[in-house]
Amino acid sequence: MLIKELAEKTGLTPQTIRFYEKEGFLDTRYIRRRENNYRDYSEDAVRHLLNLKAGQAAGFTLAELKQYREVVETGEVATQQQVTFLHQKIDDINGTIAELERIRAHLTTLIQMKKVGSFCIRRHGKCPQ
Amino acid sequence: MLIKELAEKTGLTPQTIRFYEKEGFLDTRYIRRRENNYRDYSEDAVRHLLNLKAGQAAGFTLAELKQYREVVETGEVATQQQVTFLHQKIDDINGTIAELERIRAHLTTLIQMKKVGSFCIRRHGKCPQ
DNA sequence: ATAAACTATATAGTTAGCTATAAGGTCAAG
DNA sequence: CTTGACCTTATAGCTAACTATATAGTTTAT
Repeated sequence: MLIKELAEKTGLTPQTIRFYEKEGFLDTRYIRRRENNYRDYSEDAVRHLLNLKAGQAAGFTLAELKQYREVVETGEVATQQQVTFLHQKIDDINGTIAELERIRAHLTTLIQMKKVGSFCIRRHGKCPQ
Repeated sequence: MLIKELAEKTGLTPQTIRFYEKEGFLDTRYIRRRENNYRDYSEDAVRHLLNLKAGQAAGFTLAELKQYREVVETGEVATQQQVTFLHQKIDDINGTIAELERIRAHLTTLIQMKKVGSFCIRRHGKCPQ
């Protein structure tokens, strides 16, 4: 598929996809060139870029995702260094989840308070928003 | 306390703390000036900056934390807009947690595979790392 | 055959969130 | 009374991750 189709399927812009390519996130499994030099993407490229997006949304930097990708795509954890990296990342993730749960609880409390505090029954006039 | 002490207690640098001040995160509850014009921070400033850090670690931008702070520090959710914002944030948080759990499971699988694959029993010589 | 809608490259600009540097003022210790 | 560790402001620079702009080639439809 051409770049625009991939862009639509992933919710990215063509520029961003080219940017990711320049940064080394798209190898021959995902991209080739047509005779006219247009980029031609495989179906797998969609899933791949969505994974990239998901990883980013989860707080990984592109640099981290690149390291992690080598592990994931080869399906192999080759070195002790990589195992250590994965353990670190799992710890980070646990910390972030805990933090998010704390904040979520806090936000929920705020909303609850608002709800309780905002009941307003009047015979005449209007309630404050 | 002076800026260096606050920096040590929060794990931030003095520059970063001044930067946060410039960005409007430190009002008179947290900072005053001494006669010599040195910044003088309250004890509450420590907790406040740690909250800021936690929020960032949880994926909020400084701009978001500023909005949110108005809500948190006054203890009031004043407008419907703010309630909507909080709901959005809770949804975001849920999405991020789900994503993180997915990734964590994936990383754990990778490590498991490595562990199983790496058992090595030898009478002579040493196992590969 | 020309306009619209794509494609390409190259390069420059933007935003967030710091981080470093310069040039100077304050203060406690020896 | 000076040295060294602080403090001040102002300004500039940095990295990540885009985002925009300029210039030009390709394809499709009318």
